[in-house]
Amino acid sequence: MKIQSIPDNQSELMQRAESIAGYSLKEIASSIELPMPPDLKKEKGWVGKLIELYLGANAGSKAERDFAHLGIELKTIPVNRLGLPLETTFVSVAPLTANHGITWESSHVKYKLNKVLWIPVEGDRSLPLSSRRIGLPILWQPSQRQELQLKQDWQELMDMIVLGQIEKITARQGEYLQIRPKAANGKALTQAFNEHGEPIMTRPRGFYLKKQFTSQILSNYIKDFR
DNA sequence: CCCTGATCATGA
DNA sequence: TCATGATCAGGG
Repeated sequence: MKIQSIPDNQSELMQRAESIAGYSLKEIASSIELPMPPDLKKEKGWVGKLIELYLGANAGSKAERDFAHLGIELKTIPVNRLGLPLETTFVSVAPLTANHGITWESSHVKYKLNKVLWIPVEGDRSLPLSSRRIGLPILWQPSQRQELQLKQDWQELMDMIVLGQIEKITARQGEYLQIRPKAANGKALTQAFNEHGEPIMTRPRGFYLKKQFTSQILSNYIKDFR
């Protein structure tokens, strides 16, 4: 595949993102010669990789954001015909140990969500992957109200982890931010602590944004364009 | 295993 | 029908 250059600044990134709105995944994949799978069953992160490659995200940087020099995190989000999210959005791995002194302000969740470039992509499973189209990009920063909502959920969930109640956490908790398993399979285990402070092995977890939250983000911006 | 990118698919 | 819990691929 072809390698894209890294955008120098925010407006260059936005111009590049806006330039692919309306195009199909096949058209974009062809332009950079990225092989396209028949569907996403075996390559669930393919759309994210495609957009990442096309926009020139810093490949290989791990704990960093996609556009570290711009302080921007890239997220593709599958949407239905109304432009509303079809899936929750993974944010970051949930830390199950070494949480002494961790606050919302110093959390990975706040860091990652400080500034996000959302790329909506048609995701209805009845649409062939090749014909799904890319939507208008949304550069988002949490409002004070949104950040407070996230902070409250984060605090509630982190309190449970610190108290050794990881096994009691359910995806139903949290209004906008939830914790769910995040692993290669059910056999993957990582260390945590139980309520007696004893080490246990448990499924790795991740923080996800619930659809109700990302739906607000997407629809708020749709209004702005009208 | 940990983390990146996420969506799949089954039970309620 | 739909969200939760499970899972897929790849690099380090």
